[in-house]
Amino acid sequence: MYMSYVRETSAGYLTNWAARLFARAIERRLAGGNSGPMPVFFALQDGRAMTQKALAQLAAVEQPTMANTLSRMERDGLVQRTPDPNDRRSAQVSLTLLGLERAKAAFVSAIEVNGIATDALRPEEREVFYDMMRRIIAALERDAATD
Amino acid sequence: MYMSYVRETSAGYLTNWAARLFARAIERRLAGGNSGPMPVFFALQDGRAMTQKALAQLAAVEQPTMANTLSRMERDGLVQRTPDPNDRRSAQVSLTLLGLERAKAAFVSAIEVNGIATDALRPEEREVFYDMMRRIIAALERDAATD
DNA sequence: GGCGATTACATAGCACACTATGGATTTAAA
DNA sequence: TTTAAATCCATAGTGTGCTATGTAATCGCC
Repeated sequence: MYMSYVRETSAGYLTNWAARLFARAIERRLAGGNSGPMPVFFALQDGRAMTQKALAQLAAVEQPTMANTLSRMERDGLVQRTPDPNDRRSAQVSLTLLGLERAKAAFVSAIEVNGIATDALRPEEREVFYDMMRRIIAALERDAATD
Repeated sequence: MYMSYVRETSAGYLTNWAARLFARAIERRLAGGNSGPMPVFFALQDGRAMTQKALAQLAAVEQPTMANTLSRMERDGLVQRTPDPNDRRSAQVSLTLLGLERAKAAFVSAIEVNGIATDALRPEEREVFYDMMRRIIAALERDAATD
């Protein structure tokens, strides 16, 4: 029974392991930069602005996680928060000029690392991999929703 | 160029996302338990004992990460450290009775969550998925080694 | 218009991952 | 044998994720 829990055939174990290697590979290339802002860079790439809540949803993290990430990014001069005149609870978040620069560098690193990973797959396997991941994500989100 | 960085076709983004969902799914089932001790449970399942260094290597985490995990587990009564008489720098780590119990429960949860994930794949796809993950992990580890 | 419910965000506290660094012990080389 | 290098572990500091909770503003219903 517990025999079935072998590292090499545990989807969760392999996924967690790979995720840490992805993060390390990107951070090695970012020289002082971190991988946490990546989803924010992605969401706000070409000058877009959105609320913290929308960013959290896009990044699929909880609201306090995004709040902390944005605080660090603001501290580091990567984003600015513009108060929403229509709703004083809310603010529009956007990248600063420095943030836009860092976003470009982050994309270059991310594309490079993704390339290293997908080079381990045959070309015809790549779409299959993305599709499997999307199905696993959907299954785990359904599980999370049924509480 | 940056067009190629789309969330749905970024191996790193998808992997990170899935890894967080795996961890959340397991922790929801553990009722107060966390997913950090999982690799330790796995390595020490049937009463085995090994050094912190060996555990860190098996779990593929850095030494301070494992040191902290073991400290929390010791605090919670899950592991014990037996000083090595031959080498006073080192200690053999093993699970306590409580640790062995928790390990069993953790395996049940992990197997259930892995099942939810792999149910999203057709039976003949599952080995393909494991194989792809192992190849991606190997590629990223080669990248990390070439510094 | 006023009041309860909802919404947006912040804060506190913890787990788990990393790098950088230090202390104690053991090993190896001069 | 003495000393330098290597090894094992601990600690400090930070980032990223979570849950639980609080505060302020807005919305909606009477």
